[in-house]
Amino acid sequence: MTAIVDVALDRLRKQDAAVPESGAALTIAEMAERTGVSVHTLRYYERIGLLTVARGAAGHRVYGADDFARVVFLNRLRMTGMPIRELRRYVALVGEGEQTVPERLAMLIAHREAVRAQLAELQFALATVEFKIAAYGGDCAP
Amino acid sequence: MTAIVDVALDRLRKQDAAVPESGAALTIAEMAERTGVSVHTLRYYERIGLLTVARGAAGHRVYGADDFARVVFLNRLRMTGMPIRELRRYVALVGEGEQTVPERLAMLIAHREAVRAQLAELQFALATVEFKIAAYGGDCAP
DNA sequence: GCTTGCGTTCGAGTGCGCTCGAAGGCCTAG
DNA sequence: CTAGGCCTTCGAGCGCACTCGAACGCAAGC
Repeated sequence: MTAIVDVALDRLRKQDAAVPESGAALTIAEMAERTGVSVHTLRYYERIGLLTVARGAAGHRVYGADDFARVVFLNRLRMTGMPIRELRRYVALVGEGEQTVPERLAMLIAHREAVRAQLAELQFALATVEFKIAAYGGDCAP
Repeated sequence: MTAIVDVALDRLRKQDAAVPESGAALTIAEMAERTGVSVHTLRYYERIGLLTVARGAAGHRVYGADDFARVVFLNRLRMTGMPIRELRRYVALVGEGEQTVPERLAMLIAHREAVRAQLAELQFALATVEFKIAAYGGDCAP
């Protein structure tokens, strides 16, 4: 449990520290390293249409700063529980051009509400855990 | 997304309103109704050892107030992302008696930290979503 | 020239947490 | 007496999001 969260936090730290200068070209391994998203998952995301990545010399993927930004954004949405299905829809809308901005906005606003509700729920359940801890007499929080 | 959360919130409202008086006996259907946990899932939880339910006349499950409390508690832990595996461990400890209280406490405290981290992460990602909404110019929050 | 190491594709496998279907038992109402 | 409805068990199936294995390609270094 803690390990999972630590992985997520590590990822955030990495992403902050690893924004590539625009114009930079990254290999898949470098992207994995900088975004904290595995090589396997990067390829998977591409397969299902979340990413469209340019190819270089030997057919190898070449990621740009924009790809980095997208992966990080997708990752944030995933962190908040947006299902892959919706990510695909969002990306499809981006692909359709500026006229889909209102719909994208609507998606994000709906999602924001969902995340807020999720936060409320989590805080509520946390209270139950804290109550139980208190009931066991262990209120030795750091 | 929103639907999922609404389901969860409905469940919480239900659980609050549906605490049985102690001594009450509930059928599986009533438990499902009151806890918001499906009949299928209640049986599943029993199968994997999270619950031990008494049987009545025709071999039917008979749930008491304590079972209700446990289901609600398990449900809260699930809401915070505790995996089934750990629920089983916790329940096993409960079954072993009072001397396992320290270990249970340790589990809960570790879990509390995980939930707090999860909250922080969620808030962080929410900020990203809000930033994006602002970038799209849609700051028409309710 | 041959190993090392990175990359490629494709399809299949994994783990989780349910969710469901089939086949049948018991009880009550019409 | 029979139909409906709720219950039982068991094993299988599902949706999600990865995750991995197999088989192969290219390019640099010893």
